[in-house]
Amino acid sequence: MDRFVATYMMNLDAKGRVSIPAPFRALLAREAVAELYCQPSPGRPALDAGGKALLSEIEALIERYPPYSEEREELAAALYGQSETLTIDTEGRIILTETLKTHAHISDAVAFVGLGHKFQIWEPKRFRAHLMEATKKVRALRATVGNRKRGRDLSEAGG
Amino acid sequence: MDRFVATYMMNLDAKGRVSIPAPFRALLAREAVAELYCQPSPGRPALDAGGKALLSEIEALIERYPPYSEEREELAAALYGQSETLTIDTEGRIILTETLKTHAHISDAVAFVGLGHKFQIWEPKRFRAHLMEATKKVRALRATVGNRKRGRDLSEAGG
DNA sequence: TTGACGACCATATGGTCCCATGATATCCCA
DNA sequence: TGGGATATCATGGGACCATATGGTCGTCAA
Repeated sequence: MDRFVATYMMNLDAKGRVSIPAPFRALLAREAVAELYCQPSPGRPALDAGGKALLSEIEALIERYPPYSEEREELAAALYGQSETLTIDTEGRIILTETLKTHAHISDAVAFVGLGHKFQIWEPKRFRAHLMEATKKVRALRATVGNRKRGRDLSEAGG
Repeated sequence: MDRFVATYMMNLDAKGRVSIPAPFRALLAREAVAELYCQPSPGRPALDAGGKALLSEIEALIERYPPYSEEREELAAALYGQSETLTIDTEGRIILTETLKTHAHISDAVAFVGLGHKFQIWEPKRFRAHLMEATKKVRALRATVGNRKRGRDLSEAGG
C-alpha cells in the first residue's frame, strides 16, 4: 500500500495520546519521518496530516509567490505557522496540541480518514455529517454528469 | 524537521529575556549559528528572524539591483541597516533591543511564528489579527485552486 | 561606583521513553 | 478444519529528562 486509505476510529487516552492507525504509520515510516506533519484544514473543522507529500504541497503553494511579498508571508504564516510537527512516540502515538484540537472540536475520540497522499483527522460526529454531505454531492454530481456533458462545478452540486 | 514550523507563545522575563522555542533552536544549531539574525519585518509590526537562510534571502533580494543603484542602497539600508544579531545565551534565550520591540509593539509576551526558512516574532494580539487575515486569503486561494483543478478531491467540494 | 549584560546555577512542569497488559488477528500444526 | 501458539496492535502508567523560566554572581564599561 502506498496511499492513505480507509477510515479508522481511535480514542485519546487520559494523557491525550492517540495511536496513529498502523497502516498509516507504516506509510509514514516508509517516508522515513519520525514526525507527523499536521495543520488545521482550511475551511473545515478537521486536521490535515501526513508526511513529506503534504509538506511539498504546501511548499509548492508558497513558492509561487516572490520572497518578502505580502502574499507569500501571509500564506506562510497561515500554512507553516499553524502547522505542527507532532512527534510520534515509540508506540506510534501522537499528542494533538490544544490549537489543533480546538479547530477540529476534538475531545476524546477521532476519525483518521485516508485521502491518498495525506489523511485527515476528524471529530467522529462531525465526520459522519461531513460524509453524508459529501455523499449527497457525489450523487448530485452523477446526476449532473448524466445530463450535461461535463460536471460543471462541484460546489454548485450540493448547495 | 528542517523548517521553522508552528507557532509558540513565549514570555519575556523581568530582565527582558525570551527563550527561543526548542525546535527553532535546534534548527539554528544545525546551521551552526550562535546568533540570531533579526530585523523589523518590512511593512508589518513584526520581526523577521532566522539564520543563514534568511541572510541568503536578503542577499538575493538586494542583488537583483545593480551595484550602487539608488534602489540597492536603500534596500540594503532598510534590510541590513536595521538588522541586529542577537546573541543566544547558554539557555537559548535572546534579548530584543528596544528598537526591535518598538517596531513590533512587544512588551512582555511574543509569538514565534515559523515561516519555513525563517520565523517571525509578533506581539500575540497583533499576530492573532494577522492570522485571521491570512486565513481568509488562504481560503480564497483554495477556492481558486479548486476551480482550476476541478473535482480533484470530492471531499473538498464544498470549500 | 553603578548599571547592564552574560555566564552559571536552580527548579517545576510537561513531554518522551520505556515497560506492561489485554485484545485481536494471523499462522501453524495436528 | 479447528484450536492453540504467536505476533501485532491499541492502550495504560511510571520514571526520567528536556525545557522554560527565575535568580545570583562576576565582569566590563560608562
